[in-house]
Amino acid sequence: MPKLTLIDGSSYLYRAFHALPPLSNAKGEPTGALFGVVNMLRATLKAKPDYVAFVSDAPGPTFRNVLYEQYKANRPPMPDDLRAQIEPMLKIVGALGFPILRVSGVEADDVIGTLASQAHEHGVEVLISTGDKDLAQLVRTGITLINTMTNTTMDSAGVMDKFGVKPEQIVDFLSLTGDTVDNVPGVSKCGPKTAAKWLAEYGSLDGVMANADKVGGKIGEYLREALPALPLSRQLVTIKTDVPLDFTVPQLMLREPDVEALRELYTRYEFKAALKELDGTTAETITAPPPATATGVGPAPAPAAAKPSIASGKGEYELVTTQAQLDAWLARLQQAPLIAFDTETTSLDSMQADIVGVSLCVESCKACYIPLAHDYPGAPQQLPRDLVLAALKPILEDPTRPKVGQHAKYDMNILSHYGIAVQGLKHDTMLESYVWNATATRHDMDSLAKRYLDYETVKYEAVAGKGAKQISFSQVDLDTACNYAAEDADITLRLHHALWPQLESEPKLRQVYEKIEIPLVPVLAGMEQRGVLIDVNELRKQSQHLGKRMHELQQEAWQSAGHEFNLDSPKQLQAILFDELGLPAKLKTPTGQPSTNEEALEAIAHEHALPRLILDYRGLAKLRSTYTEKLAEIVNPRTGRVHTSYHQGAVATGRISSTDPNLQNIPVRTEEGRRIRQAFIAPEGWQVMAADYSQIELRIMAHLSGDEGLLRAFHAGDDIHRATAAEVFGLEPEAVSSNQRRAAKAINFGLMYGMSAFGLARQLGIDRGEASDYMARYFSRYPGVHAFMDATREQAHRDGYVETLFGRRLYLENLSSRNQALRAGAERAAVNAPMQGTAADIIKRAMIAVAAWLKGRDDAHMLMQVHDELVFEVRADAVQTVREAIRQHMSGAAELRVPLVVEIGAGKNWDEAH
DNA sequence: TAGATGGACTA
DNA sequence: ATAGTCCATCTAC
Repeated sequence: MPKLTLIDGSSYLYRAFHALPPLSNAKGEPTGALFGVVNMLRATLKAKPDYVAFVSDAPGPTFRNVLYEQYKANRPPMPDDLRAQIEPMLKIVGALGFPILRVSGVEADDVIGTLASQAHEHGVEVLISTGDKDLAQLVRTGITLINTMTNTTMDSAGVMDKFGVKPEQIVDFLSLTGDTVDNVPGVSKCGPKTAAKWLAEYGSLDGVMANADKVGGKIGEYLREALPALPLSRQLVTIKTDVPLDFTVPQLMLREPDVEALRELYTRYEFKAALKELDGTTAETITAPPPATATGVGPAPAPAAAKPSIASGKGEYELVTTQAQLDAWLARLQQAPLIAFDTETTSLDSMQADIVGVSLCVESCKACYIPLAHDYPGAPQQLPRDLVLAALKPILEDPTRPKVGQHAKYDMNILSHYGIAVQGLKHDTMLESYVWNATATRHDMDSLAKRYLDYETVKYEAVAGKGAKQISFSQVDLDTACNYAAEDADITLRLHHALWPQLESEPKLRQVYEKIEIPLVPVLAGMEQRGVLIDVNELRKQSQHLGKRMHELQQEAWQSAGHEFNLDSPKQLQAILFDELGLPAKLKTPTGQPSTNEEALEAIAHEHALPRLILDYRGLAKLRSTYTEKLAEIVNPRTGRVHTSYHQGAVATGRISSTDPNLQNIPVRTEEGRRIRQAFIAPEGWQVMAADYSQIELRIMAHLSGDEGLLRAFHAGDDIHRATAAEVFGLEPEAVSSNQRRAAKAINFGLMYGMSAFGLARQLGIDRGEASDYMARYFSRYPGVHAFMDATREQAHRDGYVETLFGRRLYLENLSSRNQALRAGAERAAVNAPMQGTAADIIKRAMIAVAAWLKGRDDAHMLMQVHDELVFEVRADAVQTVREAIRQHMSGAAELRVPLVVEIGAGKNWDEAH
């Protein structure tokens, strides 16, 4: 089937202008937008369309301005720097051989709509290249949108995904939401979710308008206010498909490029990569100015004026593209006492990323970049990927060759996809910084370079753009890539030289770093790569069930409120509860609004039916949006499992966190929540095993405080909350009521959070005096705990930090703030930090020990860590053996004055394992 | 389209 | 009341 590509020139020019840094050439002429458009056109050519046209807005008013003089009246005038690029852009487009279409009286969109519909009728497949989502209304079978800057396409299903409505409903959708930038009136406060919801319910804009009086709430009023203007909005957003044109699709053929004109233009605007491509594709040798910079060995070339953000003179970076260069670097690596390495890839998600290049550094300021898979049009020849990786493999896998990385877990995951199991990771600068001071800075390379080297790194955004416009690193030209990537390896080594001498001189910190954090890196990498098996069908069933329940609750809530409203909007809810229904607002949000959170709704649940309905609805909505819907989407197609990312440098107390997905907040408290855990399963013939530390933080408090009463209770193996209640209320343990045990449990938790009488009172629903009384009784029975807390606060004030049992240092901010609330908060954090931090140290040590025991076994794998719990999958025949080994290694992870009790369960899913 | 807000889940 | 992550909505750029 023949193909027509229609390029929305105005959209690209505008987007490139905003997305790219304000580049300019040596003469000072702006080139940023041009650069973006040229790259996009080169990518378009690569796809070899049969027909193609570059459609651009013509100057002057259009029929929409006649319809509505306010149309686009809000738009600021085109910036001069952008206006100056239009003429050169048209010259380049013409020289490349694209037919240029500009039709006055209509917008580029209308010309595109008309041509797309003509081509469609004649059986021509249409690709519309644009960054403008309004064009989604043209999509149907055979008409697809493509965004060359993000390399994404959108067909009917894509439109449905993105907007929640069908392509033929997009016009209605846009009419409802309106567009403030273009001055298209819509329904006030109606966003994409609301518009999609209405259209799902009433089918079309006409349907919505006909049913306007059924829509309740403030938003219903807004809809009725907007009614008169909606037909106009629809006219404004509808793209014409019947513009009279004096040309037809078959005329839209690509012409031969005017190479001479292109060479002149590319030279003038300093488009190196494009220029190289030009010279590569023409046989003629014409005396042309040499490329702006040479590639290869030697000092980094002076930055081209078109890339002002590339720093120069700070390091010597070599682009390795020949075997001889590679051999020279391999020889250097053989000699090196420490090798800094880094990978460049196509994605931040290490499970989905492909390698694009490797950078190496063995001496400060001297680094190289070995590109392996840059595939932009005209990319120079690179060394074969497999050859380079095979050459590096023996070095990277040699445990006797020390290596340093920055966030090396990521690079280790990448390399493992190519059969390289990195060994000998001696240092990681992210972890050096984290152990040195977890809160002084973020631990990404840019922040570290700035803080510890006073060095401004090249930012990723500067080479690849940002947001929706970001390109893959494989699209970055080699010289730019080399400057960026080799710098990463260079700065890694320099950071290590700056941080290590400090860390080395602090024995306790050095121990935490060398015995805990560094050995944990390969353990976490292994867990991420293994992933966990998910029962997608089970989740799908639950999603449907939850959806049904939510719909029912929504109907009841609307009934109860007297009209329809968005149950997800705290704002609308607040208006209904406190203004319309006149219920008392018992709590305020930090901004002074009446709160509608769980506690506030619970407090008025006896006065009206609505609060309870909302609470139930929210519980289900959270489960559905965050878990049952999300987990199924995030299953890796290659492995069929879910792979989280663990972050070793994210939490101030030493814990690790988990994202994409966060597996550390899977529900457990409610029945519906536990059903989600039932979808975490083991393969046929395997079981899920979960091992929990019992009361680990309270045990740590007993150990750190040495309080005799607490130690005694743990040694006796008592129910600790009951024992606490017995002490506080002066009873025998058997005489403690469930309410008293509950109060004692709240006190125990409160202790770990740096309890205040205020907080305890809130938690227990008692007044502050009574709470103070409980606390006084607690501290008189457990004087060691009291002394420990005072000592901790004192140390925090004296040193500015507190320590864990293993010597991890936890700095506190705001301890001497003049703001009383901040200072009190910092003191609570100071009390909590040693306990939370020591627990984190202990489970990290346990993970290292368990992983060492599991190494080489094929009957059990560690999958997840949830702060005080480890989750495994274990082959059925090994359950007993593995259970005992895990118990032993977890219990033995620290020598405390109380036993470290571990509870272990196994079952066919995570829920059963508890 | 990014960031703030409010809410909800975990240990 | 300690430590996190993620979602939908709404606002401001």
